[in-house]
Amino acid sequence: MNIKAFSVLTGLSPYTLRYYERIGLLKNIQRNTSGHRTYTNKDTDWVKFILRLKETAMPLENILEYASLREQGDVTQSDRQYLLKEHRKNLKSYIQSQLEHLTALERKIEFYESQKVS
Amino acid sequence: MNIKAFSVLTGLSPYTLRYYERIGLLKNIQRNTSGHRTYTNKDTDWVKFILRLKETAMPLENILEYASLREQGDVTQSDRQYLLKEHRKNLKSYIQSQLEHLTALERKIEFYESQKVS
DNA sequence: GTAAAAGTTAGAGTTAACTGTAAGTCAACT
DNA sequence: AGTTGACTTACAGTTAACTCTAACTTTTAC
Repeated sequence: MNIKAFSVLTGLSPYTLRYYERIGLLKNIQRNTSGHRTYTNKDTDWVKFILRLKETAMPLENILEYASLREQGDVTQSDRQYLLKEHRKNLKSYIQSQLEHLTALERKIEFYESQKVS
Repeated sequence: MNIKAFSVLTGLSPYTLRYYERIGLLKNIQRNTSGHRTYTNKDTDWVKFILRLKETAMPLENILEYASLREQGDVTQSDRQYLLKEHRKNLKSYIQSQLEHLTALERKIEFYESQKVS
């Protein structure tokens, strides 16, 4: 699949896809005979995982760290698991704080409600 | 209270506090006779609310919109409530998606677990 | 009363994460 | 076979949100 199709599939612009490759987040992207990138289903899985980490507010720099472990093969599995466990911990407390913010927001909305037709 | 004390209280650097004032997020900050800023408890409440919105991923530009309504006084209360209701809606679905990401993360951690001592 | 610390402004610099441009090559369609 | 559109690279520009610098004034501590 060419870069346009992969862009549509992943929701990342061709610019961003080339950028990710440049910073080392995507590696070993195959090329066809004329030098154009060709993406595979394996690439799709990996990008979807990157996006998951990104959407949970992990900076590209940290994702890059995970990517580099992944590149080193199976011997790094427990390191990767450790990274994900740390991330899980952070994500849990992040969600907790978001829930608290939601409660505070509800209270503020209620306050505005109580001010009506005074 | 001077800018340093207010900085410690809010967790925002003096640079950031001046920046927020410059972009119009903080208005009518009082000055003492020598031109130094003096912050009040009212300012503290407002900054804490700004931080709440910021921590729920609201861009400063949107917070600015809320700030501008707030500045126009009581007649804008229902507009402000509307903004907050919209934000609540977004925040709820945002939390929902974070929970889904957490589940996926758990699954990945489990996968790494299953790969151990093979 | 003087030195160090903290305040002021205007404006420049930084960082992360893209996003766009220019100059050129390749592919698809009539 | 020619034109239109998609691809390539290297590198420059953008955006949000700060963060720092320089030059200067004021406050605080000894």
